[in-house]
Amino acid sequence: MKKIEYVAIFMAWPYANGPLHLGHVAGNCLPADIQYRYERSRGRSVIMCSGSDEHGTPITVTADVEKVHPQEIVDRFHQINTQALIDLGCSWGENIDPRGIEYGGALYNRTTDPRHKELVKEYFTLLKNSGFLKQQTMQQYCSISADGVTKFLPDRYVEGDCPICGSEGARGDQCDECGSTYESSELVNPRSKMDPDAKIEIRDTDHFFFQLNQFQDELEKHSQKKQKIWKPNVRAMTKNWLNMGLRPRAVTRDMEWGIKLPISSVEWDSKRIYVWFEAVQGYLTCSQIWSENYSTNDDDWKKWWMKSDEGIEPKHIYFMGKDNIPFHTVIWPAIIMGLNSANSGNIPSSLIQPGELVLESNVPAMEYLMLQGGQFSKSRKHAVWLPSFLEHHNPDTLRYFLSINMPEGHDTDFRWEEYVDKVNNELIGTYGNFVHRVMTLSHRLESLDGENPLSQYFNGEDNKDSMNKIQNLLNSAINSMEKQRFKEALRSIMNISQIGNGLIQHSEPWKYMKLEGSPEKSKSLSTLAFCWQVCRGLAIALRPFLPFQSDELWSMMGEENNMDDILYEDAFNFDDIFSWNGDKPKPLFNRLDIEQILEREKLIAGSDTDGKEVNDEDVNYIDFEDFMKVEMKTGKVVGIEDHPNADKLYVVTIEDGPESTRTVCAGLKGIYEKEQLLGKQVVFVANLKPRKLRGIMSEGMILAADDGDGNVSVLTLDSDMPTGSQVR
RNA sequence: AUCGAGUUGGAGUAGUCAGGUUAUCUCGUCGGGCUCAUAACCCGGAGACCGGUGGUUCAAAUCCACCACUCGAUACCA
Repeated sequence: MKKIEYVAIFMAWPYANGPLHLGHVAGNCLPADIQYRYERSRGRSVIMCSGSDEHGTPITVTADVEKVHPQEIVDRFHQINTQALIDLGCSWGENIDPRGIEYGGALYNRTTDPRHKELVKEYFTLLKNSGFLKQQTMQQYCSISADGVTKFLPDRYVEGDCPICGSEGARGDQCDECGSTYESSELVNPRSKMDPDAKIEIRDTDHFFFQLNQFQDELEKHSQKKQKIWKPNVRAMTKNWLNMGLRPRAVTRDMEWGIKLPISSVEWDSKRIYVWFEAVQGYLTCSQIWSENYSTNDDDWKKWWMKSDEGIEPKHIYFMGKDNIPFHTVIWPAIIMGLNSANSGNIPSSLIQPGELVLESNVPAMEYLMLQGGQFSKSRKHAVWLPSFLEHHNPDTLRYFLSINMPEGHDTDFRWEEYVDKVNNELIGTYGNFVHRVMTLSHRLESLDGENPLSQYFNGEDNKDSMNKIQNLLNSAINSMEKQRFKEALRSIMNISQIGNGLIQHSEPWKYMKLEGSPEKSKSLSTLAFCWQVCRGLAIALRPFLPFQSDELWSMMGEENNMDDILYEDAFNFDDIFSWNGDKPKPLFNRLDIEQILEREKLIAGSDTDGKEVNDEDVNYIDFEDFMKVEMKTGKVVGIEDHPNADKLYVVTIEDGPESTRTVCAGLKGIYEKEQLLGKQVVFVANLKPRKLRGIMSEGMILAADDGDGNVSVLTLDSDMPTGSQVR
C-alpha cells in the first residue's frame, strides 16, 4: 500500500478591511487553490487553511470613519470575501474532502474566532515561560488630547525639531534635513501628527519582545537549506533580513482592537497582542480548529504538522505576495522553532525531530499583479474587485488568464484587452474549440441504445506517437506543479489540446464518417475516439485551473465516475470506457467582446464599488470666518524644477504679484510634465505657514482637484487675471 | 533619496543562481492549406545585435563593474 502523503496549503490571510481585488487573487488565493486541487488529485491528504485577518489599526480606522464597531467591519468583509472566493471556484466551501475526512479538507477561518484567540494565548504563555518573550520597558510618546484621552503614538506619528540641526518637521527617529538619526526621546518640541494641539509627553510602557535574535543561526541554516528551492526574490529578501541581524521584536502594543494578553493584571489590560505575531499563528490554529470541528479526532491536525515517527515530514506550502516574504521565511519559522523548543526543552533548532512542528517546505511568493500598469490600490480605488468581476464574468476565464499570466517571477499586468485576447484566442481557440469539435463530430454519429458510437472504432495501437507526446506533456506539467510553476504547467496542458486539434485536422473524420465500411472511416474514427479520450484527460488535467468547465465537460461526456477518485497521473491512461450523454453538446465558453467589457468597466469605474455611501450629514461645517482666514490668490507659473530630494515634488516658482515671486513645492510630478505647467495661471493658498519639504521651503500650496483615483487636475483661470488677484 | 526586484522578436514569456552547438513557448503578423467546429482550425515563413557600455573567459542572455529605464517598499505629496 502506498504511504499517505500529507500536504498543507496555506495562503496569507487577507486583511478584512475591504473586498478582495484581482491582485490578491493572482498572488494568493488562486495559486493556493490550484495547488490544493492538484495535490488532492495526486491522491494526497491535503488541508488548506487561511482566513480573514481581522485585527490591527487600519480596521479601527475604517471603523472610526464609518462610526461603527470594528467587529461590524470585519463581519461584513469576511462574509463578502468568503463568498467571492467560493464563487471563484476556490475550495473553501468543502470543509471535508469529498474523498473522505481522512483526506483532509479546507477551512477559511478568522482571527476573531474565540478558539483562535485562546490558542494564541496558549502559545504566548508557552513562549513566554520558555524565555522567548521578554518584558522590556520602553519609552514612548503619548499624546493627551484636550478631552483627557491618552494614547501612545508610534514613532512615525511624532514630529518635532531636530536635536542636531534644529530644523523643524523632523521625524521621530530621523531628520530629513541633516540626515542624522537619534532616539525619538531626544526630539525637541515633539508633537503628534494626528493631533498637533495635544499635549505630548514621554511615558514608560512595558511590552513583550519576541527574541528573534536567538534564532539567527538556526534561521541561517534553514535559509541555506532552501537556497535551491526558494525563488530569487525569496532568497534575496530573506538574506537581506538575516544580514541586517535579527533583533527582538515587540509582540504587544497599546491598543484596544486585538487579542488580550493571557496575563491578568491591570497593567496589561490596555495592551493587545500585535497582529503580525498573532495572525501568522493562524496557520497553526486554523489547522487545529479544522480538526476539532470537522475531523474525527481533535488531534488529527498533527498529521499535517508534525514530523512522523518514521521521520517523514508533511509538506507545507505557503502562498503570499512579495511583501510578506520575511514573515514566512524568518519570523514564522522562528516562532515554530520557539514552540518546538518550549515543548521539548531543547535549544531551538532547524533540525526538526519526530513529533515536532515542521518548517515550511516552500514559500513560493508571488510578485504583484498590476492593473493597467499601476498598482492595485484600495485608497485610490484603482482596482478590479473580485466580487464585482464575478458578477459579470465566468470565473474560469479569470482563473485561466491569471494562471497563464501569473506574477511568478516578476510583476505582470492585468489589462482588459489582454484578458479578452487570451481568453478568446487561447482558452477558447485552442481548448474550447478542440473539445467542441470532438463533441459535435461524435454527435453526428448515430448512437445506439445510448452507447457512445465511438467505442467500436477505438484502437489503442493507433496514435501511439501522439499518446507518448501527450504523456510527456502531462509529466512535464506534473514536474512544473511540484515546483509551483503554474504558467509552465498550464502551458504544457494547453499543448495537449493543440496536439488534439492537429489529430482531428489530419484524420478528417468529417470527410470519412459517411463512407460506410471503408478502412479510411475506421482509421479516422479511431483517431476521433482517441481524441474523445484526450478530452476526458484534459478535463482531469485542467481541473485545478478550470474547475467549473472541467465538471461541465465531464457531465457533457456522460461520465459517471467521480473525478475526485481519478489520479492526476492517470488522466491519459485510457481505460477504453466510452461514456455517453445524448444531449446536444454546448460550447464550454462564450467569446468575450472587448467593446462591451470596456463600456461596462467605465460604468463601474464611475460608481463607488465599495458600496459605501457618502453621508451628507457627516459633513463638518466650518464658519464663514474660518473660510475667510484662507487667503487664496492667482499666480502664474514662471519656473519649474525637479525637487532634488523627492520623487514626487516639483519646485515651482510662482509669480504671485506684479513684481514678486514665491517658491512652492507641489506634488505634481508624474501627473504633469514641467512644460505643461509652465506659464499656467494657477490658484494657490497664499497664507499657509511656510514649511520645508524635504529641504526646500514651500511658501504655499497650489490648488488641484483630486478624484481619489489617481487623477489630479490643477485649477486654472477661465480668463486672464492679473497675478495676485484674490480668490474667494 | 534609500532598499529590493526587473529589462529577452509587435505583445506576453522561458532560459540567468550551477556560462557552451541554430535563444523557448503562447498570442499577433505574413504566405499556403482546410472547412467538422464559437470566421475557427492545420502547415510553413518572417521578425531579437537578450536595456547600454566596459571587463573576466577559449566561450556571456547567463559572471563582474558602471550607467539608463521600469516596478515595488519607505520617505515626501496635489
